[in-house]
Amino acid sequence: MQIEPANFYKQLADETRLRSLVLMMAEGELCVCELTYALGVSQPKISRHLAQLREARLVQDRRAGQWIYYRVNPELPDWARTVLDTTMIGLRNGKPFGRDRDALERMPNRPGAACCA
Amino acid sequence: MQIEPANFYKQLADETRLRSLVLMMAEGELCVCELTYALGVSQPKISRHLAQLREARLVQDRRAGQWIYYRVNPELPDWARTVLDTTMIGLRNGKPFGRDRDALERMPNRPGAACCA
DNA sequence: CCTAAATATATGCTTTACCGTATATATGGG
DNA sequence: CCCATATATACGGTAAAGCATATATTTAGG
Repeated sequence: MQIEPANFYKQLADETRLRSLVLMMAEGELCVCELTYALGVSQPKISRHLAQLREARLVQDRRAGQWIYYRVNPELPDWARTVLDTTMIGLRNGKPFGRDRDALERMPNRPGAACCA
Repeated sequence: MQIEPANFYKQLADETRLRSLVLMMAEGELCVCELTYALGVSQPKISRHLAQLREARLVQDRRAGQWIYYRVNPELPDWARTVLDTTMIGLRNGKPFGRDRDALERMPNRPGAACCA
């Protein structure tokens, strides 16, 4: 796939996007409202950052009813996927990332993916 | 070491800094004039980017006579070093990076490190 | 149709990043 | 001391990133 390395890293250079990517790497697909809840940021803010990640081809989205699920693009070049793996594994229990995962677990009325597989 | 992940990635998000880091990962220590020559950019531009990398603790510098050598910080956290390794290996033969290495090889009057170990 | 929920986009603003050019600082050698 | 080389910093300008708030779009359900 055609990915400019510097642009790839620019996507990881924002805290909101990085937290979203780490959470998606750890959890698989997540919808916008799950990300909004887990990170505790406003809906338009998440939405803009996800759109940016999509334009940069770091994530793909899929509509399911009222929800839109985002996931890390499975067709990333090897080096990029390894970078994301390494980042997720190295940081998932650290400062903001672990807390994000905990918040997600405690989300009330969490849609589809979690309950009715 | 204390490194903010998003800030770490911000350093990789600029093409000049990324090329410099990849070249340092591949070659070890490099002085400012080598980087200037290899990348074909102006001296103040390289110098400012190296200062930024130093402030972010991604690189260390060492004075040797008139030259100042920069190298990737050997005390980076594991995840960060792995990311740099992966990046170097995955990209070193690609578009701008391979050419940078070639240019460095052909540099005339290349100082110290290369000749009189 | 009409409403509510989920998501996306537009607008206006503030801050930050990057650049080119010019100048300063440090070092080594006569 | 003086000069040349290597490197760093200062300055002024332009462009881009990020945000909050408001509004539009899509979908599900009655």
